[in-house]
Amino acid sequence: MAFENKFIQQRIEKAEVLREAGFNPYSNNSQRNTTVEKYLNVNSDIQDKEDKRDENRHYIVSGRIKLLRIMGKASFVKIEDESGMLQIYIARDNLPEDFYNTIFKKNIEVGDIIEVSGYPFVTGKGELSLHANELKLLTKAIAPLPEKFHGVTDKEIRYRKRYLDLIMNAEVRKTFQTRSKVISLTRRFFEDKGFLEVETPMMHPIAGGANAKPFVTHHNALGIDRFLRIAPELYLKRLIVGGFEAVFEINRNFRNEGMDATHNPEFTSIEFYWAYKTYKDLIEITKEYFQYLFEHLNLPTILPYGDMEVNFENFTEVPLIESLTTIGGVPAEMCNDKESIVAFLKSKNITVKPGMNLGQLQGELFDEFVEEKLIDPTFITEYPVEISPLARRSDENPAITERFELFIAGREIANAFSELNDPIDQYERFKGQGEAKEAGDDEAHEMDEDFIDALSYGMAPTAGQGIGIDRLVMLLTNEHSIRDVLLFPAMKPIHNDTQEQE
RNA sequence: GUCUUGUUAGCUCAGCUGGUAGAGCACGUCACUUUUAAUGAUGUGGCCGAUGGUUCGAAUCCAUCACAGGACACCA
Repeated sequence: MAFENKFIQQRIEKAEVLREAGFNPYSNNSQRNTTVEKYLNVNSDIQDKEDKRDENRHYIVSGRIKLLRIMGKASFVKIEDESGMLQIYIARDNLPEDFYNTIFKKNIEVGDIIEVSGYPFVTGKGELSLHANELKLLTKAIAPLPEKFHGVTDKEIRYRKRYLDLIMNAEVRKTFQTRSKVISLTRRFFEDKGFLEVETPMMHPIAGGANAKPFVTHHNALGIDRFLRIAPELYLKRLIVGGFEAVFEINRNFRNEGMDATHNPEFTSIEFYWAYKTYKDLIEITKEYFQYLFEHLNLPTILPYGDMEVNFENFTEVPLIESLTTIGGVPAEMCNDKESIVAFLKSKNITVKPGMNLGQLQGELFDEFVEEKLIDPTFITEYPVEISPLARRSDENPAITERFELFIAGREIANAFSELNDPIDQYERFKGQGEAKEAGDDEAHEMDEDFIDALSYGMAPTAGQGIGIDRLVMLLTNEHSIRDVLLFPAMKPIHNDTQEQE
């Protein structure tokens, strides 16, 4: 089925004609000596010259043909490389005899990758171009490109054939360049602060560090199942036990859950752990981190996101319980009583699972009435202990933890806390999670005895934080689907040939 | 997982209350030596997502399935 399409057939024939004429349709002896961007910069002075040209300069540029305008004995070709688009002027009489008519006009077309040498000049309409005196095909594209004006807009094609999306949509390339910069800047920021970048296992015997369903895989030699990690947290903390005082890991996590605009089965996060610090220090470093990103990405501090405007100079801190009333509009007297909350939620037509404890209900209120209203960056602090199984209790109030989540544009961006380092308390909380699991909560934490063992040797007081990189990039690039910031988002197979094994 | 909207030429899209499938771009042929989505002429191109059903007749109506988008639920 591969090459049956008639357009592809036609182009294969052209490649054959070229081969027979002595032109390799997949030549690899590129002589390129400049990029489009450099060419346009270096030769911008041509605009000011009297005859608008300099035949003494000589450049070789390469790129994919995006537009082709043949006008009899002369043609204009727009080629594109990673750095930009350049117009090439090709006249019959400047090329070898017959090359223009029999090779160029008949067998080279939009989508092909060519190399052109010539000199800079400015056209009558004022566009700095390249006057070709040699043209060589580097790569024949046998598949035709999508339509030149509308390009490819079908999201399914764009995600499944990202290469085509990248060829056709320059702004998509830009989004991924920004993503790359964000990751690189993040790495540099933490390195400069003295953090050590580490790699911890992707395959875990116990999927811990978060509440989520894992993917399961199998180790043949050992004959045991492994879980793709849902979070690196418990391993990073083992490193703090071991004596590293500041570590971070930027890497993938895998969660076997639903997919939508903000969830992909594999996603990237940074987690960092900092000994002898508390969540208060994390608030400060987070603000600094954002400032650093904005500065190096040259972003305005008031950033549009959809129809919102996010002011990145306006970071605030609000305790969770307080936010329920001041931001969510929940009557204050309701917030600390289970029955009242259940009644309140019911009155708003929100169904609550039976048996939820006070902390879970408060979390429910927050999700329902507060989260989407947090546009400017807001640190929500003082989370109930019941929904924070790995966070340290507040010394003043053991019902709450030294934790915050950072919300921006109505979405959670970071989760952070002073780490629980009391092995007995951690053990009890794992046990509590185990009971929740028995009761049907299949995302509750597993007991990790090795981790308890590690804590038993003593982990210095530590603060740790996770930031979702994908969502951060979405925020910074004004994209509204996680698929638009992932080069190859997860998609179902088109053909039903991956039959599930029962 | 639920609801909802899509799926027609390589791409972007029309196609009314059922009557043998349309445009633009691309492609072929011709003309054209400074164009800008070049232009003019002309031609090729389709199992109308898949399978069933209703009907004399289905791209169109109905059902099921597949894939996608959006919303909701859960989570990051």
